[in-house]
Amino acid sequence: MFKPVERKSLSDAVFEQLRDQIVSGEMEPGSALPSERVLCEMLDVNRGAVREALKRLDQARLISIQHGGATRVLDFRETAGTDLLAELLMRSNGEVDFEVARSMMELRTALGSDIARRCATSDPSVAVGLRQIIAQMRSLKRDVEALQRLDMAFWQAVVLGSENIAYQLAFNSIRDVHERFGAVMSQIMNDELRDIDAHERIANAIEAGRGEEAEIEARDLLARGEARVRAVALRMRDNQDNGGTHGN
Amino acid sequence: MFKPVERKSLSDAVFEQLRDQIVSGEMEPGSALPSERVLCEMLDVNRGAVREALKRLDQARLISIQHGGATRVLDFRETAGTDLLAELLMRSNGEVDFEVARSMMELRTALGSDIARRCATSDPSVAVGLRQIIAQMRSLKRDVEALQRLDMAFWQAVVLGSENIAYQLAFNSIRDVHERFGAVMSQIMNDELRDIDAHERIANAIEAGRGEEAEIEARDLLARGEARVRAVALRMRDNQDNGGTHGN
DNA sequence: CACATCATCTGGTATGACCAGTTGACCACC
DNA sequence: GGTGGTCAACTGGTCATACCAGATGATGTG
Repeated sequence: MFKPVERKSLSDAVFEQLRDQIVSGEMEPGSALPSERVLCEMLDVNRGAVREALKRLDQARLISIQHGGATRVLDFRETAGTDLLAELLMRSNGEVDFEVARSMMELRTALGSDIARRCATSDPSVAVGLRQIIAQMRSLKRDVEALQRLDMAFWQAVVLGSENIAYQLAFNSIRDVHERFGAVMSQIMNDELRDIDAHERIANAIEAGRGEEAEIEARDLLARGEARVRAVALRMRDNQDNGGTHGN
Repeated sequence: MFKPVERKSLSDAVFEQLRDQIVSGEMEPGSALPSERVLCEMLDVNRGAVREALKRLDQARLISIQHGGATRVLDFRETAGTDLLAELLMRSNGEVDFEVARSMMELRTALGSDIARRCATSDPSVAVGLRQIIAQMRSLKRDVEALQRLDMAFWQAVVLGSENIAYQLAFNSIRDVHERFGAVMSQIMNDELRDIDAHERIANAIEAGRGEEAEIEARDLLARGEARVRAVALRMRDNQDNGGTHGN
């Protein structure tokens, strides 16, 4: 219905502007940024705002700051972390980059299937929580948005059961993308979200402690969204001018 | 031999101090931080330094800043990205947290095996580069540090061949850990680094475009470091007082 | 040519002021 | 009792102006 109005600070705006220029390739890796004093004149903001933004870019490993020397652009492909995924997914012109989307879905499949396997062997007791989520999914099978939330809750529970903080952190980045691009993702993951039986098969395998079965079932489920994105990516490449709604 | 002296700015120090307090649990999720003005008095630095640090914590999703309201601690397990892995690996007392290490090695196995598989099907031509690296490994098989560098180069090439930016970003975080904890990691990955034949089998499978074979070989290789860390973790748990060097 | 020196770039720190959003107490008013 | 206005006192956000500290390259000197 209503959603909060977007509000961002100056340093956020500076950060985003510079970040977009870097990931879009406008600023080449190795090149030097203007000095802080020049930057705040160009952007018409105070130096503090510029410094906050630069410090954040430094932490995201998009630039390298050197006291006394120049501030240089890094090659984000070689240095940045998964936090950048959500930013890369949407090009500066507002279009989704389906090559990035495909990458993310492939990562999701590889992670998700192994997470399910380890969950089955580490903590099968999470299955009781999974069953509650599945029951809610059945009662809300018409509401795609609700299904998406429940699907996320399902996987979050499985991740917890895998007892692996690294998986949890990687999952956070993927979930972040899902939340920011909820509308697009729910379209793409339609088949996946509606197949509640598949979710149940995963829960069964986990409950029984059958790791390999959980992995196979999870991979099978996750591969659908992956295939879908790959198909969309191909469709986008072939006929980019054929826009509009597709009955689906 | 010599390594650059550590130099960090005030905002870096503030950032690290607050970050450590958050990930160690000293500051509970949901609790409010002192206001900026109080904080800079407590830390005896100017407000700019505090703000730079807080902005970075906000970006790392360890805290949530609200204009006019309070700045609150988030649950990093639910929000942070893989960038935090390296920080979590070492506890504030300087000891390695082997539960985190185990998590990372499990992630490494899952990612690495799928990366090898996709590399074989996406771009088998990287095999020529892999062979050069393998040749160097053979000529430097006595130098563990060099082997570790070459092993990293090997995997970097495979990641590039997988043509997947998400894998690349996740790999960056893992590589970051390896670089920061080089000495420890080279001990742990001893078996893995010395098995140059296994590296060659992966390269062969990639060159032939045999994805499944590449995946199996990669998983087999990576599982060793994983098993090793798991063993160390158990050893640490069982007899924590039995320190010293182990002939190995 | 080797090397110390120094002006002048760069980023880092400090201060004090003011702007802007949030919160809660208080007070009409209906 | 509930509604909405007002205001003081927080909170974070922005700004301008100093000055400190490291890096760099030109310059002078042996």
